[in-house]
Amino acid sequence: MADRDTKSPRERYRAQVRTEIKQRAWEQIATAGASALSLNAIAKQMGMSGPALYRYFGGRDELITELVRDAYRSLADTFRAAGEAGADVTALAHALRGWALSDPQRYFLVYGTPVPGYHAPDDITAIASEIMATLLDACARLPSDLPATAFDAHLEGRGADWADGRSVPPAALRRALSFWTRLHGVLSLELAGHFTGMGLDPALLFAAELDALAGPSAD
Amino acid sequence: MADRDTKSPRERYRAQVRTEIKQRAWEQIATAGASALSLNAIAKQMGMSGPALYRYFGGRDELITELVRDAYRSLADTFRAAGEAGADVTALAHALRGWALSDPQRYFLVYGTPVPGYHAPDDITAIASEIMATLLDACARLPSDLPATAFDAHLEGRGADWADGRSVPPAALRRALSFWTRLHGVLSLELAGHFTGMGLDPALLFAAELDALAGPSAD
DNA sequence: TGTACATCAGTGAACGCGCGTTCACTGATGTAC
DNA sequence: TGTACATCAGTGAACGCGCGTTCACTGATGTAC
Repeated sequence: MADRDTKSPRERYRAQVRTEIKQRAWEQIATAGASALSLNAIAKQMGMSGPALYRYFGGRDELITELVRDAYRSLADTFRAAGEAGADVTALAHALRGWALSDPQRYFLVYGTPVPGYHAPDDITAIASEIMATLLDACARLPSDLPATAFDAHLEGRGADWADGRSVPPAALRRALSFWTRLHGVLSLELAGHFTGMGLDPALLFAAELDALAGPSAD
Repeated sequence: MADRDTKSPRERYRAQVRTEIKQRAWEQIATAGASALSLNAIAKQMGMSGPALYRYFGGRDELITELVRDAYRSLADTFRAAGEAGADVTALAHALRGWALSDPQRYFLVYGTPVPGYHAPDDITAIASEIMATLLDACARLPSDLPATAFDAHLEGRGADWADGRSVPPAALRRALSFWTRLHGVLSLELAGHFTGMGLDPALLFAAELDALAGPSAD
């Protein structure tokens, strides 16, 4: 907002159009999945002709990469906000769930089926690390009354990559990994509709798994 | 094998070509994902022209549906075989992991990101139930020394759909759901490559989560 | 304030591609008498 | 065993489509003097 004035009208207009392009792209992804994203279709929706989009994005791949980046960024911000406020893993869990439900295809763009060829740029994996770091911080703040397991030996010393080089107690790392994989397990199956027709409330299943994670004698 | 003789040469040939088409389709899916599957490309690979495939499949959608069906069927068979032999949830877990690792894209065809429009035919969801039933059976055979949780109340009476109408103890159902969601969580993240660069052995993480599930004071 | 110039958003035509799918047809394989 | 017919796998041409992307161009907006 502070630099709004420093931008020329042209720059503002550019930013605005770029935003609308991405918005339409998200709508399209929500409708038919990421692989069906089409530049021409977006242009048509916006009332302009295909080649015009090349003023704003280098091409289809660049647009998709930016959408992926935005998705990671959005989750990282949501996570950080929840982490700073309550600093509780439960808060993180509910933030994650809310974020996932608000746009399933965006969630899948981050954690879903990978395109075999594609490899994310470094800055995106950096954001992924940021997300893990937030989670690790919250886990490190929990009382580490977990009994040691055989897995701890393997975890010893690992995870320093995400936590800005700080050493991480294996118990916290283990909890973070369980948090991540278990909640992703419930969420991805829920979003994919695998619970429909089972007469089961995914929210309760999610809560049950979360209880097992955050409870005092967890694991 | 018994009915090999009853089939005419033409029928055998048909079956053979159908099999090769599917095989090429799987190769293509493994290379570029399911959304990139192309009938013409398959035909070209087989040295025949595009329209020839319509002798064997009604069209692209029919082929994909059959691939999905085969994937479910394959997992159900693998699961059933593991369940009949050892009848142990650990055996099921390792069968699942082996099956997933042997063909990641096939795993994702079953449990991966859904195509927004697509809805699986009834016979496929029936196979999905069969898979769950095998898992439930194994869980029901475990000692049910789990402490009751608030989630049990919601589970009471549910799950009869999969278990041929038999009533299922909530503890077994709960364990089956945790088994499914937790292992899927680890597996899908592993197959998607989310652990690479973390210096972490997914096999050990999988084993750790499995221990938490099958251990005596699990949860 | 007005004029000359530069910047840049957007257009329309075009290229080449691959897709799914249909259709009329050829030619080989199997069947019935 | 031989002939007449039916079945059916596969071809080649064609249709219509939408895609990403390039290119030369128009016209409006901003900038410099």
